[in-house]
Amino acid sequence: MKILIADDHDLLRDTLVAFVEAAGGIETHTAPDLDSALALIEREAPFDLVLLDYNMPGMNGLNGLRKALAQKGAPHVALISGEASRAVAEAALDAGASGFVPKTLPAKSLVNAIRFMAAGEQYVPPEFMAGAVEPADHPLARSLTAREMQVLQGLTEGKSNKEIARDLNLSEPTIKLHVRTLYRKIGASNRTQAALIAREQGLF
Amino acid sequence: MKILIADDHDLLRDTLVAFVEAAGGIETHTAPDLDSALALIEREAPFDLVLLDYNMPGMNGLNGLRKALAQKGAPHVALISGEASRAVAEAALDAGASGFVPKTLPAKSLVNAIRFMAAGEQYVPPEFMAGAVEPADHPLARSLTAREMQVLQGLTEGKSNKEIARDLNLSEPTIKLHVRTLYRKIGASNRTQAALIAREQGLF
DNA sequence: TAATGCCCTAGCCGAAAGGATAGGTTTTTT
DNA sequence: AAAAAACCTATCCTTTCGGCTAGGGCATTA
Repeated sequence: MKILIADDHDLLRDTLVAFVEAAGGIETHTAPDLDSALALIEREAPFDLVLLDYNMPGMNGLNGLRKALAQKGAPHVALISGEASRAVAEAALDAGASGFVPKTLPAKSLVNAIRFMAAGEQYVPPEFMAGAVEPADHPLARSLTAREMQVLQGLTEGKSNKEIARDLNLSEPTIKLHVRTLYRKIGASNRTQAALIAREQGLF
Repeated sequence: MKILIADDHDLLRDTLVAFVEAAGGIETHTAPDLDSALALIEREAPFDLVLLDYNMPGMNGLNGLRKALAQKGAPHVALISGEASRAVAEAALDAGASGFVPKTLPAKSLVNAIRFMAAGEQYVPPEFMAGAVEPADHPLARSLTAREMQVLQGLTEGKSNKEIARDLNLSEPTIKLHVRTLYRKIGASNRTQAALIAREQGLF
């Protein structure tokens, strides 16, 4: 089996190749950006699977994925990403990707996923899709009410209380109340800190 | 030699550990977030070197680095990051970090860097500091003056204008001026947005 | 030398934020 | 049925923010 791993992080690329090849039966090629990857696909086709980093020079969102899919010799293309959200994963699958691999996946699982995707299946880690649908996991989210979560989301978008009130069809004093109780729960003393804390916990 | 690698990306952690241990002579422990890392340092001290991912739950900019440095049993702490800028690297070294490792570093170089840092030296990839002298620094940092960058850092820590003024030994009206001009440059309309934009760009 | 850009100070103003308190409804739990 | 929790509205108050104008000092550059 022959695969291509494209990622601008040498560190991940080098170690990943070593790991995958140690698993046996997989021949790996690598590229540091999209253009190199496309050229390699052209030259060394066919590949059983192509893994593209979502945050890589040349990718430009899902455009890079579409370019790769349009090439001959790369029937199966999957995305790999450290940050991207579930929405991106779904859009990628809709665009024809063979899978979406978060970098929080254990290395052993990735090797299995590679074989799976090369066989023509679509792979997404179950917890990646399920976890986001049911937003009740986070250490912070647990202590916040649904309404407070909505308000917190407004804060992480840099909105004013008035804007949040309009979005949620509530009055501004009500928003202010939720904002204050929310501060106490998460340990913030102003809206900027609240936004940063929420963002850091991976919320929204 | 005993080291600790803390990164929330299992994929990198798993493969990196396999690679480093294959190099020989290095015993690796791992953690998926800052709290686990600190607990491990407490329990398994001493470590010859601790590697912390800059974008990891609990890090909160350089605060996580400072927490780790404050612990006994971790004399040498270095940052590892996929996105962060040169400004962050410099700030990290100023704060007492043993080094700054971008994820674009080849895996082989990292192994050498690990031995180097564990020996008490400070390591930063030469091309990281030299390559981008001043202008090619960051799309945002380019247009901001040094003073505005300091103020922006205060914003990303959720501080009030008064607090920033005290920290920088300036008057509050001056801070307010910098804040306003800074908003215009980066396209923010309030301090929360400014903080989020800065954080998104990998500053601080 | 003049011009420019950056930094600092300082006042003014209206708007927003943050805190406290009081009282209302609905839903869920006991 | 009673109690608790969550949600909503409201008013009062003080502080902070954000925008504005008008200066002066200081360095680099034209």
